[in-house]
Amino acid sequence: MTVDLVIFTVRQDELQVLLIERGNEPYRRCAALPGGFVRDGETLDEAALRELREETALDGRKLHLEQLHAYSDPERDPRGRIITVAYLALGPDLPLPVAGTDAAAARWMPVSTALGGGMPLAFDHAAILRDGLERARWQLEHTTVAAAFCPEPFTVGDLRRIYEAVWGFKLDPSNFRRKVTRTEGFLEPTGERRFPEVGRPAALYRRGVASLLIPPLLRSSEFPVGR
Amino acid sequence: MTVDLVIFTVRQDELQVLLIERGNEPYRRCAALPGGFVRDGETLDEAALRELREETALDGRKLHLEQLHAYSDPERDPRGRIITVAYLALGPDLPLPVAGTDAAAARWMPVSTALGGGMPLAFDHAAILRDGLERARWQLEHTTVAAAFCPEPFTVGDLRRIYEAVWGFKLDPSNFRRKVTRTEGFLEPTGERRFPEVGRPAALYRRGVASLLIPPLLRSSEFPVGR
DNA sequence: GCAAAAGTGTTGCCCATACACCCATGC
DNA sequence: GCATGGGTGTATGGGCAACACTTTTGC
Repeated sequence: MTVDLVIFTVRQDELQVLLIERGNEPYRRCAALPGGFVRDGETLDEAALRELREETALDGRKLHLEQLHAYSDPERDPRGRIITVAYLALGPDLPLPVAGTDAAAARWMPVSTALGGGMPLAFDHAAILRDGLERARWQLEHTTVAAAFCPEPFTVGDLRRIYEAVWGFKLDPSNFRRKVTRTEGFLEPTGERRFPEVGRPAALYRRGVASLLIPPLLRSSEFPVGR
Repeated sequence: MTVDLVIFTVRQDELQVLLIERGNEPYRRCAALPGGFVRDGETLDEAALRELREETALDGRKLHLEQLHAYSDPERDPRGRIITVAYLALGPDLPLPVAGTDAAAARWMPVSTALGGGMPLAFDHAAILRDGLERARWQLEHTTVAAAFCPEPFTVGDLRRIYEAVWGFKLDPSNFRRKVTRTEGFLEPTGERRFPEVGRPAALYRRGVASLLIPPLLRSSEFPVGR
């Protein structure tokens, strides 16, 4: 019984996933999701938090963490029958992680690259990553977790760039602002402003108390990035 | 490692769940969700299908079956560390199930009764049932699984009564009809009609090929059952 | 005819989109 | 002034709730 982690962040306006290079067989030197065995007396949630800390030196209490799915194909691990429960973690642009015990190296990689096929992932981790991506996109529609990607305080523009990176297309800035500010409890104004290198300063916000978006922020009207 | 099944059906315009009376310790004579241990070489999906067949004599191929969540509290089972993966199954009003090996008896029970607290469920099955109910309600909004509750062929009124039973409130018949008939691929007309004991005959449909509802059939406008 | 359920038409409202436009800043 | 992103106003259109209305049956 193991847990595996799909850890997403947005860096340079791009959705990235944390991958390790495996130090042990099987799939030695192959890219993989961080993860490890569940210990006695641990819940799966606790195991996921521990792996997050051990393998990546990230503080799980500052991240959004949720269970994704259990993967159980008897052939999924050549060592034998290992069932894994995948977790989805979302966090702001984080310091470069340190390599853990089992990992020769850990690094951020654009999701598009990781799924591009140029460098296959160990085990069934490509399928897990795809499921995690779909779940993250869905979560942005229906919950306020997008704010978990933003270091506080943040601007409406910061939040919009999160949506654009995860969904993969541009949004109308004015309509986006209306939607997120209309939703009670999504954004909590700080009263401060941020002065960018160029352009008008933007109001700064913290995460509000709401966790569900009602109504949802639909991604139906997809217009391509280069509109 | 076990699987547990939340099996829903709609009988007498009411959402019901299949419960067994446990024949063995722990929680002997207590109501519980059907389930059992995963065998070597089995995926979790296969184990869920097998338990469905063994404990309830239902044919899983005719049901909607999906993974719900993994429950891992070390204290959840007094026998020791047992992690369970819960599955959600939805089916039309089914023949009364037969008791299986581990079950002294199996019976349908209204979900409201099972969660009412008058008769506590074994282990953490009440929490699993609540999660299953919430998932089923969500699925009706966003997918066409409601049709899985209807024996074919069925009428728009049959389908509406499914929604009313699962969501717990009445829907406007005319607007409901417009929504489900507008959604391409939800209903496939058979050309036949059903003549009820009273009232105008209704057109009969089969399940269409669509599985996602776009746009979703929102349950936002909840007006109480006794409007 | 009457009751009951199926099915259609219509109206008004809300809200999202699209886009024009103004604002505040650095250079 | 100009470029740049932040932020506001607004017209248009589509969808949905509400409900009046018609249709088709059994009795």
